[in-house]
Amino acid sequence: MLTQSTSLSVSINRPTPGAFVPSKPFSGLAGLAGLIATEFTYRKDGEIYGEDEPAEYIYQIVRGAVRTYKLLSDGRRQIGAFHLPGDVFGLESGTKHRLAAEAVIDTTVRLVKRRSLEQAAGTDVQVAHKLWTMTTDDLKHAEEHMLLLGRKSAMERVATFLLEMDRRLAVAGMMALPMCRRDIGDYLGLTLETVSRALSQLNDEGVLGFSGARQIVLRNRQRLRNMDI
Amino acid sequence: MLTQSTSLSVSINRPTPGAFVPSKPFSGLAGLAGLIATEFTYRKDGEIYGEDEPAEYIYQIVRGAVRTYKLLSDGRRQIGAFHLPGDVFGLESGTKHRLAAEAVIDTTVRLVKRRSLEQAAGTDVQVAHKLWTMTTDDLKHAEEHMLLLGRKSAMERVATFLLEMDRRLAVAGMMALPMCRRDIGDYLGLTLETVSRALSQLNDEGVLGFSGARQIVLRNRQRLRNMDI
DNA sequence: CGTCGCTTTGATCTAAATCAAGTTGAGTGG
DNA sequence: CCACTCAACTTGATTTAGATCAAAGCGACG
Repeated sequence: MLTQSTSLSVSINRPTPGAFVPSKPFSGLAGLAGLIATEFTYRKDGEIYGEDEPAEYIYQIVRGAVRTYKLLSDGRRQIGAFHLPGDVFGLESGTKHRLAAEAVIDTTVRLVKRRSLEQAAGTDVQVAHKLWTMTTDDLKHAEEHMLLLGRKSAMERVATFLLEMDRRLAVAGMMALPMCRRDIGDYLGLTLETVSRALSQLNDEGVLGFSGARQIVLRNRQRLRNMDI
Repeated sequence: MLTQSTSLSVSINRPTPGAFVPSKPFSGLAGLAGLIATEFTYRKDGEIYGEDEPAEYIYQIVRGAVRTYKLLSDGRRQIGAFHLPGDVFGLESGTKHRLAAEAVIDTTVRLVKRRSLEQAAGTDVQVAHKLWTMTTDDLKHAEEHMLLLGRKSAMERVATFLLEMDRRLAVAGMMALPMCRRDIGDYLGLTLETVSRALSQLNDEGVLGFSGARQIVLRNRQRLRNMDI
């Protein structure tokens, strides 16, 4: 189960570096720089960092899921991305986090100090290049998401979401969504009711099947792709 | 006038490298790498590159304005950004452009070969770092724009747009918008009519003044900032 | 000085939001 | 193990912001 902590990890809602057990080097940057990663577990809905907080660490998800988001002053929220096992988040070239991050479910991350990574990038062009391509990947996602938010209908947004999650977390044709309908709505620029109605309609049409609200199997990916375009 | 070409530039809608006169090094990367930039002019609405085209060059605007955008199959368009004099666009770590680019008005750019810049980044960590921070700046803009597209009202979007353009192109308190209402709508995820109505309302309320549809002076920035949040 | 593209403004429509109950089901404690 | 509880989800009714459809203005340019 995703919500279980390892025996090595401590589960409080803020890292207190020094108290943790060193772990494997950051994969993806592994071998490029001999960086020490610390493992840490956040509880469901725990804050990992806030918007405009100093960016002290860079994170990679071991298990669980994270949402990064921005808020308007009245509480309206836009989730920029969901991060899943293997994903890196919190990478900044400036000194502050531009989005806040929270654990969607109990989540274990590896963290490395931003300064040590930047230092490695300052002497090793391979590390520098890797940082750049990771940022480019995030930018690509954001550009596609702007198209979704600015120009797609509710059904098209949900279809895009399902295909994205299917690609990223389906095992044996089935996906277990870690996030609630409100999270999905705040990611897609919709209300939770609109998300629910779209999913129900897709279920009625046989495009997908449910086994529990968050266990979804896609039965007709091509139909979804046609909606997606 | 922005629509005038320099005597050194050729004004056709595609660069045919080899026929051009070398120019100054790319500013922002100036001195970091001795890269040769070529100057080129595109006519209003000229295509600079298409989506998914090979990314052969990186561009910096000398004068004019550029829109970068994505299209859906039925022609719906989302403009990701407007690029103004001094701005760099078309920077990719992959081999393809992820958005298309067009000149909003007659536009002169300096271009450098992507490969030579990548080569410079491969030996010079300062160049590599500059590429990274330029990409991070784009990502920051995209993240803020996702919040706008997903969660702001029409009036809030227009207020944000006006403050952005005021910051980027106001001279002596006055801004000369290079783009039409449709472009603004496709940037803000609205129709051109909704943009027009919002601007008229702000004019009626005395928040801004027009001298021609695209010559705008902001009379109450604070009111706009309060809408913006 | 006529034309054509851009902009404004008005009337109407509609997709999605909002408001409002129910329903379900996972987790908790008896 | 079962019943209870509460958050999450679904579904229905109604409202509304913005889209769409339509028709004038206007202004820059040939």
